[in-house]
Amino acid sequence: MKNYSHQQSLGHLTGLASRLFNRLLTIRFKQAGIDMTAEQWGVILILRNSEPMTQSQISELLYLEKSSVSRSIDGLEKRGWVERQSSTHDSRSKIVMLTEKSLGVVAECEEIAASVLQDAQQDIDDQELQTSKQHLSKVITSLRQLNR
Amino acid sequence: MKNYSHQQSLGHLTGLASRLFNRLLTIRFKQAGIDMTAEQWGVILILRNSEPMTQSQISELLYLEKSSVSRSIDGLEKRGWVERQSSTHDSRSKIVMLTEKSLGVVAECEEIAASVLQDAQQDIDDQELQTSKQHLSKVITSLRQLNR
DNA sequence: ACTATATAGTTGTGTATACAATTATATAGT
DNA sequence: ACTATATAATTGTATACACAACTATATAGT
Repeated sequence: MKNYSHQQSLGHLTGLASRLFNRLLTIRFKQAGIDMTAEQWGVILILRNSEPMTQSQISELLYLEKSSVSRSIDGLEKRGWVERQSSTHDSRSKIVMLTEKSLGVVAECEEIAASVLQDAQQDIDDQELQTSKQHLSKVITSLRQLNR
Repeated sequence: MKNYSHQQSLGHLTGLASRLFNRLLTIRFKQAGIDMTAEQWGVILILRNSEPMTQSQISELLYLEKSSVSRSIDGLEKRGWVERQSSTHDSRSKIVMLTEKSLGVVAECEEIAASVLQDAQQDIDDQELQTSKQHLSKVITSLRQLNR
């Protein structure tokens, strides 16, 4: 019987790691009484680190389809984490901005997210981790090219 | 304005890489006239490298919920890639096995999957790639512990 | 100004996934 | 043997994502 080489493939490893990261983060948010998913947190964080922006801009930053962003914002709005506002410059665009409610929890969310990363990366040398992340970035760059 | 540190986090990198891997693989299968998704390929491959097995066993190997496997097998069965057979030893279990149809394409699928990996990893030194994969495995091990 | 094209967002549909509840069957404790 | 518990799979419900089709609005070319 062959070894399950697929289990060692980068495609499989990234997929599994990603699922586990998202699951743990979502669970810890829930434990803290914060009804927010890992993916939603990704949106919140770019808004927090920047200014309110349009859904298209979010699409580009997270490399998501505009339809995916649209539904993601639906969920965030439903939970009261963001608001949509029509742009005055371009009435097609909608500006997404954080609410008071989300501004009140971002700091705590950042701590939780940091704890997940730290727990996950605990056994890896810091310098080597940087290298591995650079490799992943290279892979992402290649795949983005290939996907065009 | 802060740098988008989230964009550099391992959680984000693995998620993006995983999506891109799956998308490219699914596209290449389609281009080859093979109606199979990247995720379905994961199931096919473990069956090909082993023997027919129950859904529970597939669950364990891919670290997926049994319900996810159940629906995944639905899709594979609908496309004619696998068959379910009731186990004679335990009538609760269902044995999943490859069909003639899928046996006829696995070799081609393996080539396609290998091409995706090669294209994605082209810019990375082989030795360093192994190290990075080991790091990802360590992260997965930690996350699996934490998710319990 | 008019028309063609491009862009922003939404909606329909399908796959992938998780979690909870349910059904059916097997096993363990007595 | 009987009951309690564990296990295998399915189904309901929800989020995440992609692709295609669509609507509305903006922009470019003439």
